This record gives sequence, C-alpha cells and structure tokens, in this order.
Amino acid sequence: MADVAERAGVSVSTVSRTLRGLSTVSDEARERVEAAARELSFVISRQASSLVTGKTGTVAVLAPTLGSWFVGQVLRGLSEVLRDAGLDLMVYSVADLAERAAFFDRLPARRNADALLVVSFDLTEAEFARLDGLGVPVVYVSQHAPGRASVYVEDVAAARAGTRYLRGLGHRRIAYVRASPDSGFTCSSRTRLFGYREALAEAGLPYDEDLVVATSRGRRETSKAVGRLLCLADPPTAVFAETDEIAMEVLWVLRASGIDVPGRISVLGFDDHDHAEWLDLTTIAQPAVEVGRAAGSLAHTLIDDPATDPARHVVLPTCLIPRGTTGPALFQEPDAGEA
Amino acid sequence: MADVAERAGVSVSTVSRTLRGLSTVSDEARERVEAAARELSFVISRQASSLVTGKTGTVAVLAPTLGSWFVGQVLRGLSEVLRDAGLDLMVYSVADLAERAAFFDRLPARRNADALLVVSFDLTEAEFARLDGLGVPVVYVSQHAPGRASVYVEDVAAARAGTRYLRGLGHRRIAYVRASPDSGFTCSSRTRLFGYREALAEAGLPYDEDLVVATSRGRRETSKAVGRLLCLADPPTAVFAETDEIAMEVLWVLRASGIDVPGRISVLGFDDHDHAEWLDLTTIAQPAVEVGRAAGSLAHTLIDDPATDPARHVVLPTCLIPRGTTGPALFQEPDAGEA
DNA sequence: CTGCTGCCTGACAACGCTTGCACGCTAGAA
DNA sequence: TTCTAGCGTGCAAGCGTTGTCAGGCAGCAG
Repeated sequence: MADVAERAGVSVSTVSRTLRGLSTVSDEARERVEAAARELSFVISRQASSLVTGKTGTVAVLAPTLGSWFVGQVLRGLSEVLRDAGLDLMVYSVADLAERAAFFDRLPARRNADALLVVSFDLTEAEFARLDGLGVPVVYVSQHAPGRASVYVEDVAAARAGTRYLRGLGHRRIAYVRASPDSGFTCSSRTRLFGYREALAEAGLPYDEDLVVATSRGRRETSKAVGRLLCLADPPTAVFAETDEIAMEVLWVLRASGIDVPGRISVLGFDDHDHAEWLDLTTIAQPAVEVGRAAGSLAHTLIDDPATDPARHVVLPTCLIPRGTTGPALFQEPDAGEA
Repeated sequence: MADVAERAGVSVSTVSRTLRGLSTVSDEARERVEAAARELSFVISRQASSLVTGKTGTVAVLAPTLGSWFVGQVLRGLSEVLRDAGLDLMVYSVADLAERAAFFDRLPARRNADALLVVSFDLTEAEFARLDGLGVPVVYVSQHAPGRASVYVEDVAAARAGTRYLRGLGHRRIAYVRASPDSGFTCSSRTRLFGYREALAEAGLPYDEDLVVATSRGRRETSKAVGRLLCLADPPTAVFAETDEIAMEVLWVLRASGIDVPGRISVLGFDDHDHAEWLDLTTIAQPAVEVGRAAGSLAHTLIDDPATDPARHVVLPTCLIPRGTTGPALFQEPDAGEA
C-alpha cells in the first residue's frame, strides 16, 4: 500500500480512503491512486483490514456433506447472493460424529467469519449453546431453530401433505425411508417423519415402526432397507422417501426386482431434484436455490445491521408435484372409500 | 491473548508458542496456558497471525458452478483433505462471462488464500498470465495446464476410447453432445471433443459438424439439441455425451419421444454419476472425489514445501463401464464388419 | 486585513499476533 | 571456582490496514 501511495504521490491514508470509496478524496487524487493501484495490481489484504475493523468479509457455512444435491443447490444460491454482497464464502463439512465433535470443539469459525450458516443439522443442546455463545450471527438453514435466525420450508406440513396425498390415493400401509441417522443429515429427517406421523394419526392409521427404515448413500444399503419392507407380513403399498435421492434409489431397487411402480408400490420423494422430472417421480418440491439465497441475504442483513431481529425467520413454500410414480392403491380395503 | 497470558501468569510470547505447539515451552507453563485458554475459550485469530506469517491457512477454489455433480464430488474430496491439513476452504463461483471478467479483474484470492484451485476452466492466455503472476501456487483441476500444477484424467484418451467402443459396436454416425460453451465449463468439453475427433479419424470416419450439438442445463435445451440430431438426413445411431448429466437428459428426451435405447440409438456418458447405475447408463467413469483429494494434497504440498516442482502433474485413471444404454448398431453397412 | 468555516490531507496510534534477540538460570566441563 | 552451553522466558519490533486528530489551504464574511 505504501508503494501505491508513493507512486501516486499521496499518503497511505489517502490510498486507503480511495480504495474504500470514501468520499473525502479529491477527484485528482482518486484518479492517481486508482491508476497506481492498477499498475501495481494491488489489492488490499483482508487480513489486515479485518484486524482493525473486526470484520472478516467472510461467511462460513457448515454442512453435513458437500456433494449432496440439496447442499449443492443451497451453495449455489448462497454464493450468488454473497458475491453480490462482496462477502467470501468458506465451507466446512463434517462427515461423521468424530469430525463433528472436533468442529464444535475447535469452532474455527469463531473469529474467522462474520456469520455462520448451519445447514440441516440436528444439534444437541450443548451444540446450540456453543453456537449461541459464538459472538457472530448464526443462521440455521433448512431447519427451524426456535428463537434463532432460520430459513426453512415447512417440513412438517409438507410431509403431512405428502402423506395425506398418498392416503387420498387409498394407501393404508405407507412406509417412510429416511437417511441413516449417522450421516448427520438428520434434521429434516426428523421433522418430515413427524409430519408423516401426524398425517397417519389424522387418518386414524397406526404408526408402525416396521414401516420406517433407514438407508445411507449407496445401492446396497437401499436394497437392504427396501428388502426389509418387502418381507413384512403386511407390506407397504406406498413409500415416502425423505429425499428424492433416496426415492430414486428406492425406485431403482423396486424396478430392478420387477415390482411395478406405481402398480404395486407408489413412491413419493422430496426436493424436486433435477432428475425427478426425467424419472417421472412424484415429489414435494422445495426451492433449494432460493433457500440458499434467502439464507445468504439474511446473513448479510444480520452482519450489516445489528439491530435486526436476531430470531428472524424466512419460511419458503413447498408444493407437491404429482407425477407417474404414485397411483391408487390396488387392493383397497372396504373402508378405503373415504378417500 | 493478553488475558490468557495474564491468567496463566506468563507472557504473550509463551502463550503464542504454546498454542502453536512449539517445543520450547516447559510442561508446567504449557499446562497453565492450555487451561487458561480453555477457560477463556480463546482461539487464535487467523487474521492476526496471517498478517505476521503471510500465510492465510486458506485455500480458494474457483469453479464454474457449484451444484453440478462433478464439482460437488471434487469439493467433497477437497474438503476432506484440507480439513486434515488444517486448511480452510473458500469457494468462488462465476456463472457467466461478466462475473468471470470481474473475478479476474479483482482477483480477490490474490492475498486472501495460500493457494488457488481452478476447476475445469478454459482459460485465455491473458487469464493464465494473470494467474501465473498471482504469487500463490495455482492448481488446475480437471484440466491439463502445460507447465503448471494440474490434476486431471486423460480426457482425450478416455473420449477416444469411448468413441472407439461405439465404433466397435458398429456405429458410424456418432453424435457428440457438449455443454454450451457459454456455461464456462468448457475445458473438458474441448478435450473430450478432441478425443472423439481423433477416434473418428482413426476409424476413417468423417468429422461431421452437424453431429456436434451443444446444450445447457434444462430439459428444453436438450430437447432442442436432440431434435437437431434426429432431423438430420443421416441421423446418428449413437450419442456420446460430455457428461452423465447431459447423457441422462438425452436419454430422457429419447425415451419420452419413444425412441428405443439402445435399439435405435445408443447413449454413452462420462463421469459415472451416482445415478448412472440406476439408469443403466454406459459411461466412462472418472474418480471425481479422488480428483478433489489429489488436488487438495497437491495444493497442500505446494504451500508447505516451496521446493516442490511447480509443474507437478497428477493423472488419474478412467475406465469405460459398459451398461445397457449402448448396443450394436442395427443398420450396419457392409463394411462395418471390421468392428 | 483578519477570523472563521470547510475541505483535503498526512501522521500516528492502534488491531492481535509472531519472532529475533537478549537475558537469567541451571548444569556440566575445565 | 570459572567458563560455556543450553533451555525457558520476556521484550519489543513489526505485519498491512483503519480511524482519529490535527493541520494546511482556500474562500468568504466582517
């Protein structure tokens, strides 16, 4: 910066003022500084300015995994908004419980970011407390954190609606396939399961634990989960999958074993993944990119304007998209006519 | 830090030395410092230390888009390695040419990261020059950058092999569907097209520009691209798609219009996307997560050990996985027996 | 001509950490 | 006993910015 100052024939103060766009600089000086900065291809060091301002110009996001469709979409929306706001995006992912513990132990974001976004984590009370005491705004993404800033879709209501829809098609035995709890990605898992249970109760159907199975990424696990459902004495006629990615795996296992979808089993997903349309998968659409955008701008607001309500909520809509993987239950019992 | 020092009854120097694990601290002092730091939940400010050391502890990655399958997988591998190395991961994405120009103009990574990873960018000479003068190591990921550190698969050879495979099935009219050049994701696009052309030449087949079409994300664009192929006077009997994501869209368009795959048209993809197996898509597999890991550890090496060959290359293997979307060309011409 | 008001500008003290240097101490060699 | 070596520690000088403060210089009214 001193070099730029010398070249422009001014002091470092003036360079600093110019480069930050403060108005108290004469046009002439401004011009000379900008030229000098360009010639020396000078950019200000974030580390140095953040040392004095206390702002890092960075937002950190903690996700259970990168590489899942949902997280990818959220990141897309997020980076778009943050770029416009001049903020950098730092990503942390924790794949398993050990890493998770390590993250909360070290909490590297503590002083290295102006805000932290937490994507779909089922946090313990201790972890919540740790984040509350972090000293920077935390935005909970894709999860409803009471009393804290969050951006989410109404998972419970959406899952209830999805289950009702299946019920309306005459299904009485509806399975729920969730992501394995050890994946860490269990927040929406829990809430959606809750909506599913509510809808069952509403329809007077029993909650049967045998109908709730978990799977983790990969064909083998899903085959096992589906297998468990198929060999029940009273197997399901419909499957509600926590995400489209799981639904697609289920679909594949069912088709590979010659089971007609939706003839014998209906499949309902959640997300409206890019591929859902190609596969004609009935699903509950959520605006994933928009979730990222909203989270980004909420974080931006929280950073710039400390007077903002720290418990602000943004709720985004979902909608069920009926497609070809769901159909009427074939073997309706006499009382199913209520649908 | 002064607080910690006071509480532990030592100087800040000793606190600094302790917290960085230097050995020249007595066990007794170390213990007291660690206790004090824990009680005050103190963490070192990266900004401040990087101001002194010149190291930021951060690696930046520039990608054409987040949210594509390939980038997601690379990020997964990357974050895994970087986490172990104690480095943070910062992501920048540029969606269009304007943003791209802005990025290279401002080059925010300049002093804010210890290394920059560039994922699959078809860079201009000017951009290469700009990055060369950046002052931090740059690793080119999923692209071969001559004389510069890069991690990639042999796209040309793989595409050649894939095209040969189709040729071996008797196909003479092989289309190539690429990502739209304006998406920025054009590096592998170009190299794979090159391999395709080589294989055609090798087989004595003409390169027909009508058989090369571009598409961008979304059903509509792909329908148009496939439509252009189908209404050719001499339409293709096989399609080589630049990525599995494109291949899947092509597959979907073909099936939706009642065209038998592989009966009338064979489809070959590239990536071995998670869904490729479910869709029984023949594809050229590349180890995307491994690419990310290799890139991460190369960056790590380059940062820590300046003596490393700055033009180090890591080449990872690909392999063709024959599945159900490719089959023999039906209407073989007399001389097709050579296959 | 003097005094006052504004507008720009430069000097300088932080910000929180690292690191070279010097100091004091103990221990073993001479 | 004196000298040297080595270890553990503290001091203080930065690292590259920002923000405060005072000062110089016009311009204008008195």
